[in-house]
Amino acid sequence: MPKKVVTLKNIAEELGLSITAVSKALRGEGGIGKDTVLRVQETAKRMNYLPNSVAKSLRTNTTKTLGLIVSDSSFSFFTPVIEGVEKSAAEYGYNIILCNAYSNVDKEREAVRILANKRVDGLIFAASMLNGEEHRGFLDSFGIPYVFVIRKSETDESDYVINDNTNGSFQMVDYLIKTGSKKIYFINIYEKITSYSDRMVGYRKALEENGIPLDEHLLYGAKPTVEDGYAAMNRILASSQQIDAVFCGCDVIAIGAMEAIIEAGLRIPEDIRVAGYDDIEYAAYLRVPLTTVRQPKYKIGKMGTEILLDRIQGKFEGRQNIILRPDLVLRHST
Amino acid sequence: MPKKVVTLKNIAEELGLSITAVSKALRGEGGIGKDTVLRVQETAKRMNYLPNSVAKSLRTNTTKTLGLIVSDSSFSFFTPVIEGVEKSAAEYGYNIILCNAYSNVDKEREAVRILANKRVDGLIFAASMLNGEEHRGFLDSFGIPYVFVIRKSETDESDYVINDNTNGSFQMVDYLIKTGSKKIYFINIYEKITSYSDRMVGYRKALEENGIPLDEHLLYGAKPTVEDGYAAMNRILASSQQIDAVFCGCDVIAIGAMEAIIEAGLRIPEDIRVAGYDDIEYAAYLRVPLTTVRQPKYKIGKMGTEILLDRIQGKFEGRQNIILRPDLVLRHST
DNA sequence: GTGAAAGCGCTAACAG
DNA sequence: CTGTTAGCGCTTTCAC
Repeated sequence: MPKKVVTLKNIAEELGLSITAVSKALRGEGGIGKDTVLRVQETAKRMNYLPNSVAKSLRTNTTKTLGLIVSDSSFSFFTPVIEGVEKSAAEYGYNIILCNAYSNVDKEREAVRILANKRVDGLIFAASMLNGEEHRGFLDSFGIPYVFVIRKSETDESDYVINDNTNGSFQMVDYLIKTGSKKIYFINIYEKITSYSDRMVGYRKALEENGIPLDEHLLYGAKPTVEDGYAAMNRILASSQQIDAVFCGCDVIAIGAMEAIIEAGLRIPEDIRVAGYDDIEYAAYLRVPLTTVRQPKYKIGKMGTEILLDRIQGKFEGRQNIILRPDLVLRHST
Repeated sequence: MPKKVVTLKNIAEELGLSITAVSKALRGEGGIGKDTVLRVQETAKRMNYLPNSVAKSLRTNTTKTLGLIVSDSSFSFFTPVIEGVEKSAAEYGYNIILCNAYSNVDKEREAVRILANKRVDGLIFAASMLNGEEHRGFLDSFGIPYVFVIRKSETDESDYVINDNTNGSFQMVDYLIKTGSKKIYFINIYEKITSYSDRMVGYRKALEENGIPLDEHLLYGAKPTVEDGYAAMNRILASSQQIDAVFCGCDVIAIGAMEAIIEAGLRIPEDIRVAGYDDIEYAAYLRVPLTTVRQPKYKIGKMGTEILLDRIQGKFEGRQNIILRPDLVLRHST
C-alpha cells in the first residue's frame, strides 16, 4: 500500500528540467513556455504527483489551516457554528483543525499551544473561556490572529462576532409581557459570562420599560443541561402556585423545564408559558414547539471566519466587534 | 503582534551549543548531560520556544493529524461521532482536520485530495459515499490508511466500524409485533446504501419469524429530513384507516411522521405507534418521547479512530470489520 | 556527551 | 524562458 511518493524532483528528472521550472509550471507562475507547462502538467498527472503542502508550509510560513476551538463540542448547539466556519474556510481554501476545550480553561490553553505549534494561520474560539483580560497576553504571545465567536472577549480589544444577548432577551420578555404575562420567572444560565448577564440585563430592561417591578424571587439559575433545567423548574413549582411564564436562559434548560411542568400535570402554554434562547435544532418538534430567540449560529461562524481571514491578510486595522440582532421565533409554548 | 519566532538555532546560539544537542535535549532523547538538558529546557522556556511541527512533519514524514470527512456535518447526528473521533485522537496526540462532503461524491473526493496533500496520517470517513468498490483504487492510491465509520465499505476489504443495522431493525420490529402491532408501516431512508437496505432486511426477518406476511403496500421511502418524513406519513394517512405502527428509518423521519399524525388529530401511541432509528440527541423530549434504536455513535467514532491509529502503527494485518449491536430504547411513542 | 553535515520537498531570489 | 543557489526548522546518521 505505501506508494512511492513522487516529488517535483522526480518530475524534473523525468523531463530533464530543473525543479524550479517544474514548480513554476505547476503553479502557473508564468515565465515558462506554454509547451513546457503542458508537458509538465501532463507528466505530473501521469506520475500521480501530489503536492506536499507540508514542505510548502515550511517554506512559505503559512499552512492554509485554521484552528477552531469549541468550548464543548458535545453540545449540538455548535453544529451550525462549526458548519459555518468549515464552509467559509473551505471557500477560501482553508481547512480547519477542530479541538474540544471540554469547558476547561487549562485544556483550552493546551489546545491553543498545540494549534500554535501546528502553525495554524488563525484561531477561532467558539464560546471560549479564554475571553478574559487575563488571557490576552497568553493569546497574543503566539502572534497568531484570532477571533471570538458566540461569546465575546470581555474587552473590545479582540475581534468577535456574537448575537445581541441583551436585545434578544429584551425582545422575548417584552413579548411575554405584552401578551399578558406579568409574573415571569427567569431560569438563567448560572455562569459568570457576559452572554448570560446580558440576558439578565435584557430581562430587567423589559420589565422596567413595561413598568413591572423586578422581583428577585423569580430569578433562578441552572447549568445548561436538561437535568438542571428540570430541577430548577421543580423548585419553582414547589415555591409558587401562580406562574405566568418561565423564560429559560437556553433551550436546553427549557427542555428540562417543560418536562417538569408536564410531569406536574400542568399544560403548556395554558397553565405556564415557556420560552427559551438559542433555537437549537428540532426546537420546533419538542414536547411543545418552543418559542425562543434565534441566534444566527451559522452566520456567526461564517462571519467570524471571514473576519479572521481578512485579518490574516492584513485587510483592516481597527477591531471588528460585530453584534448581530437575534430574532424572536414564536411557536406554541407561549 | 507578529512576534519574532524562536527556533532551535536561537537557543543553540544563546547557549553556545549545537542545534543537534538542543534538539536532543528538548526531546529527552538521551546522550546529553543532565545539566545541559536542564539549561536547555530552562532557556527554551525563557525564550518562549515553540516547536515548529511543520518542520518536524517534513522531516519525519508524519503530521500527527487525521482527516475526518463527514458526509454532511449539518446533521447533528454526527456530533457524537465527531466527538468520539476528536477525543480519542487527542488522547493519542493527534489532531483532526474536519471536512464536510456535503453528501456529494465529487466534493468528498476533493476533500480526500486536499487532506492527502496536507499529508494527514490517516483518514476517517463518516457515512462516506466513497464506500463502493469503484472508489477503492482512488482511495488506495494515496497510500494513506483509512477507516469507514457509521457506513461500511461495500466489500469487507477496508476497515470499518458500524452498528448492526439488520439486528437493530429486527429488534424494533420484533418488539412492535410482540407488543401487539400487526400492520407495521416502514418509512425507510430512500437511498441505495447498505445501511438502509440492511434495515429493510431486519424488518422482513422480524415479520417472517413472527409469521406475518410481507405487505409491499406498507413500504414507503423518504429522505432523512423532517419534511420528507412528514410528507411520507401524510401519504400513509391518506391511504389507509388502519395503521398499527410506523417504523421510521431514522429519527428525523420519525419527527416528521409524528408531526403529520398529530396534525391529523390522531394520538401517539394510542392511535398509531411510532418508532425511529438512531436515538439522536433530545429524542426523549420530542412531541412524544421517541422509541428508537440507539446507535452507539460516540463509541463508533472512538473505535474507528483507535483502529485507524493501530493500523497507522502497523499493528495488525487482517481487516478490522466491527459491527456493534445497537440497543432498543423504549419510550412513550410506542 | 556533543557536533557537523545532510536532507525532508518546496519556493524565492537572482543569474543567465 | 530556464536554471542555480539558498534556505524554511527540524531530525538523523555518523564522527569526534
